[in-house]
Amino acid sequence: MVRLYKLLPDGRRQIVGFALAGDFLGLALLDRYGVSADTVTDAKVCRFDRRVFTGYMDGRPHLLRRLHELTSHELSLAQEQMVVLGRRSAEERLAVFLMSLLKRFTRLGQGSITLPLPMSRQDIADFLGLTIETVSRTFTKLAKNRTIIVVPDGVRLVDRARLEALAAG
Amino acid sequence: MVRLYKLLPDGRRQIVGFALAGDFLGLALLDRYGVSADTVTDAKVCRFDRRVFTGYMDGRPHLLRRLHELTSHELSLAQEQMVVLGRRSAEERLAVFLMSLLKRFTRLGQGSITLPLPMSRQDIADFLGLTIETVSRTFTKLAKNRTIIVVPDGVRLVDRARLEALAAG
DNA sequence: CGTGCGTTTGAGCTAATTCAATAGGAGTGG
DNA sequence: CCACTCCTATTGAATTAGCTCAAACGCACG
Repeated sequence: MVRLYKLLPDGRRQIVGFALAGDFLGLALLDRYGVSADTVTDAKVCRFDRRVFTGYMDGRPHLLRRLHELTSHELSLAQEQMVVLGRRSAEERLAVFLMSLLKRFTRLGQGSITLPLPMSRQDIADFLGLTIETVSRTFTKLAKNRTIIVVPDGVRLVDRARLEALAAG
Repeated sequence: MVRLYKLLPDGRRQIVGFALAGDFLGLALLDRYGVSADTVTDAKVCRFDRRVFTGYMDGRPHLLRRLHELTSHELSLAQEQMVVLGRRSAEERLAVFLMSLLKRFTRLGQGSITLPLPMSRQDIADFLGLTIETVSRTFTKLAKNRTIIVVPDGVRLVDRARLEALAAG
């Protein structure tokens, strides 16, 4: 797993996404793409030289179309995250986060009772626009609810319906 | 000017962007693109049938490349806005908003002493993840600072350096 | 000259933050 | 195997930025 983030000069960090196996990073092909990345877990990364890559795509319009699809999808996710960051409560943010991670893992065939959370609380906080303490308290609250069970490096989604409802807003 | 937004079931709204003259809407070409739009000021809009448009692009890879560029740029803006929504104070949000609008108007050759703000305070609030009252108070604060002067339907950016500094974080 | 709507201002509240202390492992060395 | 350290996470207490509710303002329009 890879975290993608942007930093402000004073050190504030916003994680703009987590990349899982098979995800394409740096979709934009912009001259300067202002997002940093580092690994959360060990990861195999395949790097392309931009010139070579764009050269390769010339004459292969289907590839470019695919790249555009991926970028569009990413844009759509980013806009969804804008709603999360701009308009949702801490509890809702966490619910959205857990459900969307669950869906992504499930798509990768890694669906399981326990949702792995390899990233730190700080990472989650920086993704959701919260502090580490608020993330921790919100986990505790959901656990007291019997909505989730917090386990080492993950959570069990006990009451998925309740999480869905929270995530729906 | 057009506002682009997403709604939650309970009516909370997040404006994901404002489109100005020449901007391309619905870049994604996804089956369902979950963003609504309406006009802030009168606007001429050119609509393309998606089938026709994608058909037209086949065999014109430069067009697709251009579309991808635009989408990438939009993604980049969305990620920047995620930083704004996730990590910045009300004052910083407003500064970023004003400076980026200024730059866009300037690019369109509409640079002027007064920055027009045709959208309502509610629109600004829903774009910046704030309430209308906080937006209003922050305008007042910047005005007392002599950073801006609030005028009908706009602001004069008196101390642009200070705004830049705020926007830089 | 009202009436209506968007904006500003005021006062009090609260969700989330900040600051501080404690707890829980994982890894290390005796 | 235990003691110790380090680091992350949790919990607690106090603070605050921004929100909510409410009132006043100001202007366009009939």
